[in-house]
Amino acid sequence: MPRTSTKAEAPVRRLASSYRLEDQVGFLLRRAYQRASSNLVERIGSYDLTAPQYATLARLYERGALSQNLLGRLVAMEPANIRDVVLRLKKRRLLATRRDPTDKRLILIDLTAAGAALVEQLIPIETECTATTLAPLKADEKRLLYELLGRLAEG
Amino acid sequence: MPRTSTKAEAPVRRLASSYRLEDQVGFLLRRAYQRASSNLVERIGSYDLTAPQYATLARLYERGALSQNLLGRLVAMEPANIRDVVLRLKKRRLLATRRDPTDKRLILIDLTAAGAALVEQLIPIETECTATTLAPLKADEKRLLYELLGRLAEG
DNA sequence: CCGATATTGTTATGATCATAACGATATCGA
DNA sequence: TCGATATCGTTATGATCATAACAATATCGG
Repeated sequence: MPRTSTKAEAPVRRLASSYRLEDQVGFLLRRAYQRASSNLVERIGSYDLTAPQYATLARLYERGALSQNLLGRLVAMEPANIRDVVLRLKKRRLLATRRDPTDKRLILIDLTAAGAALVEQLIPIETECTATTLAPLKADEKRLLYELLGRLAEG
Repeated sequence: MPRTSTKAEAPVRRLASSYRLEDQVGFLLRRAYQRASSNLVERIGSYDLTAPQYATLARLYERGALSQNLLGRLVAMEPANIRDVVLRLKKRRLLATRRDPTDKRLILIDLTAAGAALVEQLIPIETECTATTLAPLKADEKRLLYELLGRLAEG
């Protein structure tokens, strides 16, 4: 009982240069992220959290209160996007917002007690999830991957 | 003239375990993909194409006509998502669709002449873009990264 | 042959994601 | 001081992205 069929597959018709989509880093990175993200959702999905939402909560747990904008930068989200995530988490009372008294532009964001408790519950799960994602790699390969990805992200 | 401020940064307040978001592969992969994707959009954005759209066109160029579903698997997109991409590209006459005569469930998708011409124009740009993204890495590191990412994506 | 099962494509929902334009507030330099 | 510039948060738009439920069609096993 094959889950996927190759029925409609057709032979290559055009002058095939040596180009292959698999050789493009972007494509590989996208698929690897898909895998990692789905691994995480499998484990924390029962908490009704997505990967970006978890990252947001974890960052607040690490750093304490942050302005919405800085929080966004620290989780690699644009201002317009972190806003939506914050609104959803706020609606669930996992974080709270207040105005910065000295800079009226800023919205300070921090975890609620419930939010902090949730993060503490999720951290071991996430750590385990990372281990699962990295399972196909040996220890030294993991370290290497981290270093290479770090350099790519920095630019 | 600093482009980013750290004004609202606050000291860590909670019992900091040794947990760091940066140690989670998913987060690293997401940021690396963001970088790669933005590199691509910088270069092909003037053609009004996104990374997934380009991948779709490139895959059709490599393989010739494919069913919508198989095409989706080959570019790592869910049925509901590949559908939207196909519709947009079809609207722009970069690909065409027809019914499979032997299997009435299938929609066969193939590049138009314009679509194929566009891909041929874009392939060298994409190749160059990959080189840019990988610039921080040495040749042997690139090969290694490909192998590690490949193993992660496979699971 | 024919019913259980599988696959394909669609629809709907909700959550990212990036970009551009905008008003409000801060900051910097002349 | 005061105007140019920068930052912050918001709004709008359009494109992914994943999931679940569904009808139509194919395929498989008894």
